[in-house]
Amino acid sequence: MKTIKLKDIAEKFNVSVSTVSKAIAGYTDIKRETSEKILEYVKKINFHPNSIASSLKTKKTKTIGIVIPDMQNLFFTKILNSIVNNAQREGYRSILMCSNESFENESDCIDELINNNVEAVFIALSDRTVEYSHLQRVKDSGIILIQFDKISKIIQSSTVTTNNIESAYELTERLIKFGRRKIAHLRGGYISQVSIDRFIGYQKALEKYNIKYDKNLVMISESRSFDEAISKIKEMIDKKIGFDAVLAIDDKTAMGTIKCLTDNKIKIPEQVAVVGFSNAAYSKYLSPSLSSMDQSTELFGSEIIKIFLKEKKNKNLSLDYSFSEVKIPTNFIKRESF
Amino acid sequence: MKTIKLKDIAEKFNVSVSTVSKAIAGYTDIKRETSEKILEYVKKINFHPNSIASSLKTKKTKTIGIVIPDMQNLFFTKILNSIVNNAQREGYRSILMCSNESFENESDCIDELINNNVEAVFIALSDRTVEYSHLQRVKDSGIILIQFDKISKIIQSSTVTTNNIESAYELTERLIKFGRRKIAHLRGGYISQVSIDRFIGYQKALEKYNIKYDKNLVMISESRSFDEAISKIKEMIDKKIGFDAVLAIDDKTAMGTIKCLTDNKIKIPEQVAVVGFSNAAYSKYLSPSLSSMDQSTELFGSEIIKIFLKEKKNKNLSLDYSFSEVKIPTNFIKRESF
DNA sequence: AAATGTTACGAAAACGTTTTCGAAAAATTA
DNA sequence: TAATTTTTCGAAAACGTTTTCGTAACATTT
Repeated sequence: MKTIKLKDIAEKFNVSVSTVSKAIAGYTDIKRETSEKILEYVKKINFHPNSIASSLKTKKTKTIGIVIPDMQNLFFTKILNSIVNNAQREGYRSILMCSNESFENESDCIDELINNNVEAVFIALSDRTVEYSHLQRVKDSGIILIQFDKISKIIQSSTVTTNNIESAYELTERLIKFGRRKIAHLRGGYISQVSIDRFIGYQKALEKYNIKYDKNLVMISESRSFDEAISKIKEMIDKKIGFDAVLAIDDKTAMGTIKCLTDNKIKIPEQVAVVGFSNAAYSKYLSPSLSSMDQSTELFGSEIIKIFLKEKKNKNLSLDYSFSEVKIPTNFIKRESF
Repeated sequence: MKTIKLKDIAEKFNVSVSTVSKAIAGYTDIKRETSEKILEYVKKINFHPNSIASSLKTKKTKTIGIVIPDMQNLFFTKILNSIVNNAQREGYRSILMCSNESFENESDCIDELINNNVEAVFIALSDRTVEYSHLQRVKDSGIILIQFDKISKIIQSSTVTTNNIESAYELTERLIKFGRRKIAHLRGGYISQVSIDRFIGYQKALEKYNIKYDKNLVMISESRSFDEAISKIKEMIDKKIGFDAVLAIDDKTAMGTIKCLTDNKIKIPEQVAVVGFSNAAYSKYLSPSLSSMDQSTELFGSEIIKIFLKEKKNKNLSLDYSFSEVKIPTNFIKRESF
């Protein structure tokens, strides 16, 4: 139970604490053989210098903080996993926080992380975040801030996002080339940048192919829930608005769409093609399986860590650095729904 | 950028560092008015004592570590969320680690957490964990260990699990009462306690209702993947083994089952009833939607934290304590698949 | 007035590191 | 041999807290 410390090792070898510390840290002003015998012992007993004491002295905590809005969303948990793994590889541990799509929670999480002396905060904003002083606080504390997926341009920081405009453009284009002309769009709310961008991509593709934009074909799903998607699609059917494709804002709403269409005996994709975003894990399990735009979540993690290390280096060198804006490419995954 | 510390506040009010520290900690040997003016200021500038320094002194890190085997599994991420939220409420932060179903990773994660001076480790074992020295190391380090869901009885610790035997029994019983007699069971591998227990529950129910156990109706899905489930069910169909229900080991394999049956034009639940475990988020989105056994993931988190706090208290009092073995109740969620 | 009790505060040690700087010892050069 | 350089090490300060214990000041009791 008694934990070993530098002092104990020092006593064992009749050297000073400094010597042991230096040997472990790999300083070159320690004689080869001295170092070696210490290191050998250290390895044998699997000793690690107390990280708390070390942090206190060096002011480096080797810890990063991650805030996501939803832990039930596989898109985020996959990114989370990727960040955690990449961070671990670089010797960083991850403190995880979840805002549960609440602005107040998000703000609290941030304060908690600042308080915890994390070296960086990686955040995907909640849908309800409309004020950004908490992000400013991160920056003011000298902590590296990187926003991903759900970002705000109001606060300057590096960002990692998917190119939603291009991506939606591509999907819409694919639907058009598939022969569809009455493409409905089930979009998200107005404050979500993701939603806005995808809507823009949708419109651009229509324009490019000379298809007149019809606002009757655009529905808003504020909650982006399965049930809301069902009711929105049902509304379209009931109103007898003709459509031959649905571009859904994400896979969950796409699933609602499929459910509603199936229940109404509408053939997918023969009568209506359906496509979503994010390539959620369950997309392939559906009947019909859902075609989707895969956002390589592994890349999110690796890019975020890459940026973090770069900014950290620049900070140490007191270099004036500019922010990175990385776009993660998307890949169309063809399945049965179109 | 310059971070404020106790000393700065002390100087501002012409008192000692001790006084400020005590005021913040709520000691009663500080005069009311002294305390108040300090606290007021502390609140105003949103000061928090440096947690690193505090940890070093008190040996309490207010940090718990969580290890799960899979971050794409919504069952685990929901538990994760629940643990994190409950921990946060009690003032604990969570370090998250993922073994990705690898024993070596799991062992590394544990060492990393020990190194990090976490006060507790909450772990759901990987499917490949067959050796438990890493768990012993946790205990040897004086860290509270709580196993959940995927546990090993070889290492003594508190556990939080679902009652898999009873739960499988109930599901099987429901299928029987639904009029089914040829109930197939798509089970997991032999080293998984979860899989073993559910199989036992299945057998017990058959026995109780005098249905002869037929080993042709039991398939093993080692990977518990969607695709393996499909191929196993396909095999049954091809072999013309008659069955009128499938008790799947979890929702993912249940989904594979549904997919395979649907593709083979077998009506659910008219011809074959299907049911799974865990009530994954996507279960309700399927066509037909999947009936499942819901394991209240929120309870996992709250029970784990409850046990943790209890053990911690006992430890502080140097009380000899026994381990808790909490069973989380399950709830049958009726949907379309039976 | 003396003795005792209470209240309010601060000095200082401690937690386990890291790192600077000085200096002894050894090696090299003049 | 003396002077200089290089190698190797350790003393000690510092990081920012918490907490024990001592004590001055004041209040209360004999």
